[in-house]
Amino acid sequence: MSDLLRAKLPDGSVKELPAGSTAGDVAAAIGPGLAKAAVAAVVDGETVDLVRPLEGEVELRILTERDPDALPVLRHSAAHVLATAVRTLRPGAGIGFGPAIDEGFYYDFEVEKPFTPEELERFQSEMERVVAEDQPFRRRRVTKEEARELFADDALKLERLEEFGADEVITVYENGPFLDLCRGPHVPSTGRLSNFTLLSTAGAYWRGDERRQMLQRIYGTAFFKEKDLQEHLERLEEAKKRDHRLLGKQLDLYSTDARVGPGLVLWHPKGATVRMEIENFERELILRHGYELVYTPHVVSERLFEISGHLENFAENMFGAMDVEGGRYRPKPMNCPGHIAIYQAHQHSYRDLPIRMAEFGTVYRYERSGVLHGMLRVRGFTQDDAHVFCTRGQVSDEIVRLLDLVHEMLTTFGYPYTVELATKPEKALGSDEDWDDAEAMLADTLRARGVPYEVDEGGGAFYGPKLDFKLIDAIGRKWQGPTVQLDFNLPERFGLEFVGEDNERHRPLMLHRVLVGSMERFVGGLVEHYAGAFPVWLAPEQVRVLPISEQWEESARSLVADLKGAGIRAALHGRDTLSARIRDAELHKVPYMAVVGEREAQAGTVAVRRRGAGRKQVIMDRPEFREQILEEIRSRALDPEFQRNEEG
RNA sequence: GCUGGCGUAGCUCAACUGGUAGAGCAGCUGAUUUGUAAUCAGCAGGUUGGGGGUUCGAGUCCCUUCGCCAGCUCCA
Repeated sequence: MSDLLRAKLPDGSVKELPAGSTAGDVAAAIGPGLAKAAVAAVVDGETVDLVRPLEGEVELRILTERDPDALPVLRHSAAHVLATAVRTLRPGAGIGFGPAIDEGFYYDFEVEKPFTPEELERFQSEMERVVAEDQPFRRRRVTKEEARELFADDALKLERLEEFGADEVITVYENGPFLDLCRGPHVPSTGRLSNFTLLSTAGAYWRGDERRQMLQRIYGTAFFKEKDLQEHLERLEEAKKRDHRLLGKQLDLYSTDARVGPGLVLWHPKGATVRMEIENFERELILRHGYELVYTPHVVSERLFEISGHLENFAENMFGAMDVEGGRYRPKPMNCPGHIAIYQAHQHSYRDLPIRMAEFGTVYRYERSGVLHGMLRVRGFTQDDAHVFCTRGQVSDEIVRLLDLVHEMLTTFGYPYTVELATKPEKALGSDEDWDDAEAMLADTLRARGVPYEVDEGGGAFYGPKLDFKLIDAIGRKWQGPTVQLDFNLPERFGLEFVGEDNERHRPLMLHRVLVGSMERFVGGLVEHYAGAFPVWLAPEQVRVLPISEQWEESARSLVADLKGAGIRAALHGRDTLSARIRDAELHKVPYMAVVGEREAQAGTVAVRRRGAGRKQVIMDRPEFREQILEEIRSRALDPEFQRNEEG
């Protein structure tokens, strides 16, 4: 044991202090400014408090407010302050866990009466009081025995405590009246918190287990800088304004109806137009990429799902069976068995492979009522589903083709994206070797292509590993995008075959892939991405023609006819004042307003006002206007703020 | 499914502790003929999500059921 602390800093220099010195001491030794700005430290890769005594040779980095790694420390401390406040105002409250999360923090409490929104405000005020007291966070190592005594009245903490191994370090943190079993680290004192807010309250199962009791969770968020907190709250506001349920109503795109059934979507004409354009685009795209289109029935004999294994692995998500002449039928939850049946309609030679079969297939899945959410989580949805039947040797090529396809598709909508490789889940079919093999195939192809990716452990489908593409929308949120799943299981279950070069029978592999995934979810996501302002090619109404007065309606009518004749979705809006009609068009987010008055009618021109551009208008010849819009549609141009990023 | 909250006109929302359901927008009709984000007037619109109960009286209180919302759990 050394009596010295040798701290190696990121710049390579070394600070020597007496053993037992803390990261805070190191910061002070470097400079008073840093000592003041320090929040926590990273010692040998582990984030620790400034007050933790250190010794020996360590690599040390001081975290300041500017460091992204410091934010979770602050938020975790905020969770403790919240618990401090709750314990003061609700003395008997049991405490569960209170971690920092991506967007903030939460703390779970066991209470007789759930929290009310008014109570949140009182907690917030009490937290402010705790912060004003500037209580230091004190860390203490304790034995299991000591901990048992300290938390004698905290059943939840005791339960957690018993999971500690004999030689694990157990620590508690104390600030003012509050003591928590906690690994830390924390900011030096509660006074470091200034910009925090409590956001919501909701039930949450203890330990995330729906068989256990439900606790009351309080969510909040915290930042070092007031500006960051304000921006975060503004982002939440912005997200609210973009909510696809709200915009879907305002723009008359889609709805659901309790009489039709929850989670079953009604596509109104305008929403259907958007969907149709997406489908047309995708159809064109995949035909170009070597796919063939198929159709399969919505209701299928249950026998098919016995073979596929869906009944065994997916039954809790399937609609119930219906009896038809003694046979049991099910609405299909997936399209793959149907496509396989098409594959098996005749024999295949290796020369036929790969076979790429695509369908906009509507599937029905039973989702528990509490999970339904607008268009994003529904019970009936249409997948742009495709299955590639190929040999093992062709997989790599097929993945490469898919990467290209996905790229073209996502950049068209103006989505940057990231890639994740999802590996074997707990509940899975097939041998470990097959899984390892398949995961390696996907990873190798990605690496060969130079596509960066992250690994999602255990996130695969039950029949094979998958590549998940995550879209990043206009306000930086991630969405589930295309997925590609490798499947060696269904070919086995169905006994798929092809005749090889050697005249022997071989088993093909299958790739399942979707691009938009669910049409419903994708359109819902697009609405939020574009904030309802669709690019011209997708806009349900592309041009609204506005005569200045009734006198020019005839001229306006001929413009509408001309545009419609060219396949442009144009509509005439007469009556009312021009201002009122402009306002209406803006509110409906029609991309072009075409004004026709005396000057335009006589010159054969049109005054073109672009959505969101205010009074800036351009006078154009009518054919020129028509051709410009046609070109915009043809190229599927995006509004400037969504310009395609060809780097992906 | 679970915890909590919410369901009033097509939409957004009012209606004190139980005492005659109301407004704006949208719609319809008429007037106005308008040059770039709301012209004026009139009319119509409701078994207050459904069912049951308490009460002289229920939008309001209770029970039940359906749906929606925030999360949890689960997922495209």
